[in-house]
Amino acid sequence: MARDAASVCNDLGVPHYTVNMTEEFEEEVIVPFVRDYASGRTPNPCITCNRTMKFGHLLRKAREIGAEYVATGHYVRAAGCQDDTMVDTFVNPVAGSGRTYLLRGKDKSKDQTYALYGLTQDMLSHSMFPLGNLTKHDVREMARKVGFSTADRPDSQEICFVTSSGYRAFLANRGVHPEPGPIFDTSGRQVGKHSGLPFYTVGQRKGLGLESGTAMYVVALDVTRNALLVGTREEAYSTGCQVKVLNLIAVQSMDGPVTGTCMVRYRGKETAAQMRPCGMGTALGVEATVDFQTPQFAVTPGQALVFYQGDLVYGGGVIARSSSMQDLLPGNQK
RNA sequence: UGGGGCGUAGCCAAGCGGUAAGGCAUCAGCCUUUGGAGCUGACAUUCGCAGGUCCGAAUCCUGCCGCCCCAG
Repeated sequence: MARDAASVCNDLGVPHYTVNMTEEFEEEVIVPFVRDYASGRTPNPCITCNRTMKFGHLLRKAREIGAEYVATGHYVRAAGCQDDTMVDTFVNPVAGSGRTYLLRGKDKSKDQTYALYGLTQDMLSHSMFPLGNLTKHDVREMARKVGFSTADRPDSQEICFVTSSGYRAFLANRGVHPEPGPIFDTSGRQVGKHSGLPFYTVGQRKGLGLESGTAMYVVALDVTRNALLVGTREEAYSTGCQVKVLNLIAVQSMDGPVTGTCMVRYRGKETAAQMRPCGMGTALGVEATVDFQTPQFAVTPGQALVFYQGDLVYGGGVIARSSSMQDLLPGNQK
């Protein structure tokens, strides 16, 4: 990776710096990642990394060397408002005089706004997304033409800091040694045993090893009983959820219910929804409640809910609990 | 031990004389800047065991073993 970057910078005649942020990464990405899993949630470390590393520490470093913006290869667009029209801040950086918006990238299949919903106004107004108006295909084409060594580097990767042995092994190495416990179906019958709650996630199907005539999915993790709750695919759908640590991008504050669409997971399909703010003093620090127009599969605590209005990212937050869990986890989630 | 039923892959299960459906689970690949999901492919030389009938049986007959149900 670092090699590739250096090589491309060299081709471009751009100075290349290396800064060591392993300490920060450990504290701000990995530690919370492990803590979340250990508490029965399913975190998305990429979202944390974007907010703390790429647009946090990296932007800070950039400013130290006199750079005003950070440019990344995310497939998203940022825009400022001039008069009444939005102006792409990459095309016209000075446009960000008022609020800076985050919009889906042109390549909808590659859109990464979900992973950037946590950025602040300061971060967004000092970011450039040159790939926002291109498709992945275009980008590779351009890279090939210019002769970048990275032109054909494969897309995929899993959690960057987790090896091929998988996140479960990673957690174990990090001292997560949970107690095995029972697996219950939605009628309360014990149907099996689990090897430790952190090793499962809502919506999971594989690895349960249940002897059932039909496919079973994890419906919820019951931390207080150290039990895994499973059900049929239908039983894993939710009509809504509660969201905390809300980060609003399109507006300063949410005064009432808003309508739009939302996504409940990275690369998920969006669904029409309504989001309304919760008053003060809500349990769990819940800040908003979202109702889906059509039930969503495997709405998972710890994952992000990102709310959209058209291509615009309205804001997002962390899923605290889904509606279907209300019945299954009688008031226990602390 | 009088009557009835059933034993097909780890689990569920079709087939009832013509040469082993399907589903779950499992494994592999694809997909993918999170976890999952999804998609594709693989997966019983063999039908509780032993004989017999037949050109041919998981399917018919006999015996044995193991379960279940109803009566005593």
